[in-house]
Amino acid sequence: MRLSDTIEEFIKTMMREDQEACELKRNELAEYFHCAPSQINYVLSTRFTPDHGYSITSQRGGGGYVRIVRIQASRVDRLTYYLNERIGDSIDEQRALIICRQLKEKGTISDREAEIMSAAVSRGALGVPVPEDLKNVLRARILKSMLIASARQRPSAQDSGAGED
Amino acid sequence: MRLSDTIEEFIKTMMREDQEACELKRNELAEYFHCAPSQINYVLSTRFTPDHGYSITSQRGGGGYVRIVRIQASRVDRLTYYLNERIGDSIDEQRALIICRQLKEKGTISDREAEIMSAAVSRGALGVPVPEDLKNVLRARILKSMLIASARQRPSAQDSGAGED
DNA sequence: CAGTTCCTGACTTACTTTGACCAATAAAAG
DNA sequence: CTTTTATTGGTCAAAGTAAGTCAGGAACTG
Repeated sequence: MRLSDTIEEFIKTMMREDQEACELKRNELAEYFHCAPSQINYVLSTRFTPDHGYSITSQRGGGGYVRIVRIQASRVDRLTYYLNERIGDSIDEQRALIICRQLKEKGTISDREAEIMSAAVSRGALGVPVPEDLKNVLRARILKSMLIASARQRPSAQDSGAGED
Repeated sequence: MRLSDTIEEFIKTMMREDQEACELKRNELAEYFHCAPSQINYVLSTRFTPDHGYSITSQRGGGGYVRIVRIQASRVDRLTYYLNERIGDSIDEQRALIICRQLKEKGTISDREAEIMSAAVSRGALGVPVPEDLKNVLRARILKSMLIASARQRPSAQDSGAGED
């Protein structure tokens, strides 16, 4: 297993104990995992971004820290946010896939639905001779279209109902 | 016996042990068989396609892997039929929507999944300035990609541990 | 020997890990 | 109170790791 994944797991375990936020010392954590401190930043910037539903604040100097806060939002807010802010008129494959994964983790869509949506916007599906820019426009349209469709359909595969609107 | 056949056998033996999926390191396997890494891709792309009842996912970079997932035998024939006979390289909106509806009626996919798939191949989603022919090629690719993804997942017997966060 | 299938290598893309240098803050010194 | 100095964390680019693609030559089949 990759170090980054291990660290991600570790942090998520910390979050689980303290439901909405957790604080860590970058250098301590790096030492604990025998890695460069910047590795922690890598993990944070690839797995704990706002796109992933987290917000980071930090403080340097003596007694510094990194605080990770989980962002909570109602279903409606989330949909609006996804549609307008995160997807917009164009989106690349990577971002689109992150959105699918995140919706799954939130329980908004099921595992299967996440796989289906990911498949629809994947490189594989759009591997057709059109310029990359246009592909990204297509991705945005397809993804938004699917999200709206799924929102219209209400109850997904038993969806936990955790912290909803 | 050709090398490809040997590698195919080897992978199938791995699959036999772990019934539904197996993971391998492309480079390791290539070294084990004293061949070019791309040979592994050749084997995968000629013998582990959806038509053969398999679906592949992979990850590059450090700690990368190739995962081979077996598609349930009971679904392979139907999937092959849909992929090759019903969809092919190009399909218009109407036919695509009919397929989604039929899959739903047969219980192969859920109502929500049908709506999502329909949305992905609808006129609305693909309303972008490209010739109609190309749109139909795109529809075919997207729809097939989604079908393969849905076949890969464990039976609709709802999604296990979506409990996450 | 024509057509297909097999195999390879050069090139490309994607993801991870590290290290050198930078910036902010608090504590200590002047 | 101002100036160091020590203590953190941040950034970014380069190196490392691993898989994908594709064109073309080799080997096999009929």
